[in-house]
Amino acid sequence: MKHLHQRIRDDIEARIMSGEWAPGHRIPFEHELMGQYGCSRMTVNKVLSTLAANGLITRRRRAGTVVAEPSNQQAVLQIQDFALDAARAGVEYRFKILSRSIEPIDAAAALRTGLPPGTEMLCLLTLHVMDDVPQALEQRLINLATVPEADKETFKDDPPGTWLLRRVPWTDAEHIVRAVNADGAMAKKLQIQTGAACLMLERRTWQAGAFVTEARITYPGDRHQLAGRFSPVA
Amino acid sequence: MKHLHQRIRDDIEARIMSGEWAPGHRIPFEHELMGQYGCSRMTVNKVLSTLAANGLITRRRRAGTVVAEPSNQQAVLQIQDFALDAARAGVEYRFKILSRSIEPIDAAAALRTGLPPGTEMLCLLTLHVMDDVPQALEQRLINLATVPEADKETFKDDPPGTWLLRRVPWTDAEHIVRAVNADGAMAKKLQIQTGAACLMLERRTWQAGAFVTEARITYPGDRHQLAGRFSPVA
DNA sequence: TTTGCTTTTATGTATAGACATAATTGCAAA
DNA sequence: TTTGCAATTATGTCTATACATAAAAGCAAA
Repeated sequence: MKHLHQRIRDDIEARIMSGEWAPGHRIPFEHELMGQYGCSRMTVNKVLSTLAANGLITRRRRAGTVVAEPSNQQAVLQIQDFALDAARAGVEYRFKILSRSIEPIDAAAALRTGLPPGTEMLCLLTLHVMDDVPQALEQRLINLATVPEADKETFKDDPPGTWLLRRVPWTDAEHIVRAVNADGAMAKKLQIQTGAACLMLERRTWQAGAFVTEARITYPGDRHQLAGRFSPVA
Repeated sequence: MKHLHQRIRDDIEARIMSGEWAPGHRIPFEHELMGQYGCSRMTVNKVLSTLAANGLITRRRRAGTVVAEPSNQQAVLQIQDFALDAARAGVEYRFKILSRSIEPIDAAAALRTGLPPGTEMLCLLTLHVMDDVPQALEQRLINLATVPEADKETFKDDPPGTWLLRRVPWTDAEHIVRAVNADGAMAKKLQIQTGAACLMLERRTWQAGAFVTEARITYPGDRHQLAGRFSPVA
């Protein structure tokens, strides 16, 4: 015997997901559901509030509750952690910092990050290698104003991404995924043909409005893909 | 003056996001928070339950509540709807069904979808065009067992994706994003160079375990990208 | 017809208490 | 030392009630 909360939730979800209650359909008032399930309004209210938070239904005072219109489609993709993936697959992983410098950002980067031009950033170029095969090239900028301790870090044990994730929390992230043809320099480092299609993932993070880091990770298209499973109902 | 619920939530979120309460940190007991904020346990409980549902904290009976470990990184990307986007941008959009047939699926597709080989599917090849420039090529399979009414649909007004989204709800989706070099046939249809990098989005949806549709949408890499913003705290 | 007020109503937030349940802790017996 | 039971405790679920609030609906005056 499940909990009542879950039963009510399952019932309503099933009706929405099956299409029995189409978008725009009026959901019974809290008082009606209260009667139907023989429970208090608080119980019904918590269920409906949860469904509303998940975007399945729309609630408005006095107007009532209706099934939400299907939202803009979205894809949820897992971003792999090389070290973790390699450990699971039982292959050897290593990374190599190809270059490191502190530079003021140019106009384009300033626009992307929202920082004033000239702000000093730690710039790193990292190559990720698994079983001696290059897997990805990572260009990273770290805002030294937000993460001053990055200046002294050698990134000997962990690559910049992992190091940052463990050390600096973030509140907002922006992702862009592109397909690009590898240029000569890139192709050489990744040991692929010039012009080969590559997946380029751009990720920027902020912490309470303060810019933290930008990563541009280029994956050879024949070796990598981004994938994810997704259910609208968490 | 905000509501107490929101104030408690903001307080806790701020402490987690700022790093003051690191992953693993013990969060005060409900009774303590009750005292701190001078409210009932239900109020505190609802806040903590919400944060737990959002994955920010982990709760276990008797053991207490702690800040959750940062989860696997994920990117949430918006999938554009051409018709909608075109309308907003004020450009002309049209689509063209290049081919249509009903075919039994091959072994590879059977593996991807989980259906028995030989299942009959409606196969559509659609070209999306904005201001006379091809924007994407869409190869779609629709499971006629799940969506029999697709057989009679002419897809005159809406492209298959939009038609399906409005008509058939789904409960699970799988996404794969790849970078590929355009082959000759594809390049000709999209009016790009053979070998040009393209973003290929593969999307499969199910409804309560029953396979609904598979779409493989190829976007020229120089014309499109997938983007998304994301906050861990909804 | 339009504007402005009042009433009604469905949801929003909150309380104080009750019992259920899972998991840890501590104690006692083998 | 180990095993097994009982007590403790923090969270999980639920009730019954109260008042707040936004928005629709109805009504009346301009």
